[in-house]
Order: sequence, then C-alpha cells, then structure tokens
Amino acid sequence: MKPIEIFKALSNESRLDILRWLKEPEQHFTPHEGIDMREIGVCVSQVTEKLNMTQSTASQYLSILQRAGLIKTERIGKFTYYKRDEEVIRQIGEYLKQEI
Amino acid sequence: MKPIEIFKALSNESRLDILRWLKEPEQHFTPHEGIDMREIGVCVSQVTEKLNMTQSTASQYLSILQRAGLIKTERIGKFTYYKRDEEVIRQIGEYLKQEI
DNA sequence: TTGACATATCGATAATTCACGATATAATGA
DNA sequence: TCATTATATCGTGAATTATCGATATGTCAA
Repeated sequence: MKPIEIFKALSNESRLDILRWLKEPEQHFTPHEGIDMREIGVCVSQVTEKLNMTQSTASQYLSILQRAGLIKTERIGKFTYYKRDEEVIRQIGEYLKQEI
Repeated sequence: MKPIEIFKALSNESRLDILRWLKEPEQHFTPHEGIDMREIGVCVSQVTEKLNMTQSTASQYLSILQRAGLIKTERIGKFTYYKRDEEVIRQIGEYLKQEI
C-alpha cells in the first residue's frame, strides 16, 4: 500500500465520484452486455458517459485509481471492466486510523 | 469537513510526518518553554528543525494542515503552537470508511 | 522605542496535475 | 484483410503544488 499515492488519487472530486459509483454500480450505471456489474465491474465507456468528460480523461482517472490500488481491472473482449478493491480501501481506512 | 482539501493535505510525506510526530509529541520533540506538548502543541521552530526544511516551508505546511482542519493552533506570547484535531482526524477516517 | 526573535506572507521557479484532442493499439465482426 | 469500436497513450497549455529566499508582522525585553 502506498498511502501518498492513494491520498493523491483521492484528491480529486471526479475520482471520488468514480469510487462512490463503483460502490453501488447498479444504482449508477445502465446494464452493459449482460455483465454483472457488481462481480465484474463497469467499462470505461460507462464511466466516461457518467463523468461527462472525455474518454481520455476517464481512462486516465481509472488508471490513476488502479495504480493506487483502489480498483482492479479485467479485460473481456474489447471491453475493460473496473471494480473496487474493497480490501485496499479498507486498508487505507485502517491506515488512516492507526498510523496518522 | 472538506474531504478533497484533507486528502490533498495528506498527499505529502512531510505533512504526514508532522501529523505523526504530533501524535506523540514528547517522543519526537525536545521540551520547549515548559509547555505541555500534548495539551498545547509544538511550535513552528520545533517543527522546522525536525522537518529539516526552511521555516517558510514549515509554516506553510502547518497552515495547509490547519486549513484542512487536521490541526489547530494557539498563540502564546511570541510562539504559535499547533496540535492535532483528533476529532477531525477521526471524522475523515469515518468518512473514508462510510462514503468512499 | 528599539532590537531581537518567532511566525506569516510574498514572490519566484521547478515540478506536478488537470483535462483535452489526436493518435496508437487491441479486439471484433464482416 | 479491413473497417469499426473500445481503450490506452502522447503531447499540450493552463492551473496547482513544492520549496525556497526575502521580507513583513507581531511580541517581548531592555
């Protein structure tokens, strides 16, 4: 866990939005290709549309969240799906409580 | 509580150091003017020395932490003392756990 | 009041981040 | 193979951050 990188990733409202949307994906995204959003995740286009920013920005934000370890990715066909890594998110909360 | 501002304040190793030092001030600072560090806090010069950066930088970092609400300040004579705001720190941990 | 010290603030420059458009790469289906 | 679609990456200019030295302000002691 790299706390500084995680806190940087969390220092942006759009990225916080993404994390919150991914917490309850079926509340925030329309179904896609019959994918189980909770199990597999949501793809870049879904996030792009909801973010109301360019595909480029959405992809980069997802990448930042992923490099920080907060989300994980799975490629299925031409789509890349992202979902939260609940364990890492729990850990950073714990870290904040214990170490800061 | 302004989470984005707080996460930005936490996105810097030196500022995390300051917060951690302030958690157990008597472990990290030499006594100063007979002040109870745990009750009142530590002054800018103490932080400056331990940070090994300029007084300017130390003062600004303390100010960033304070504007984020993570520490609070008290002026006594010519010294300004800073100590943690444990309640806000607890809140951001709770926020991370609940809202993110 | 003046001098000395503690702290805050004001530029400044380099580095990083934001958000974009353009383009490259990967996968599919015709 | 080729065209199309999904995603990633590159290069950009504007904005923000990191850190500094210089200076202003505030407080005490002589």
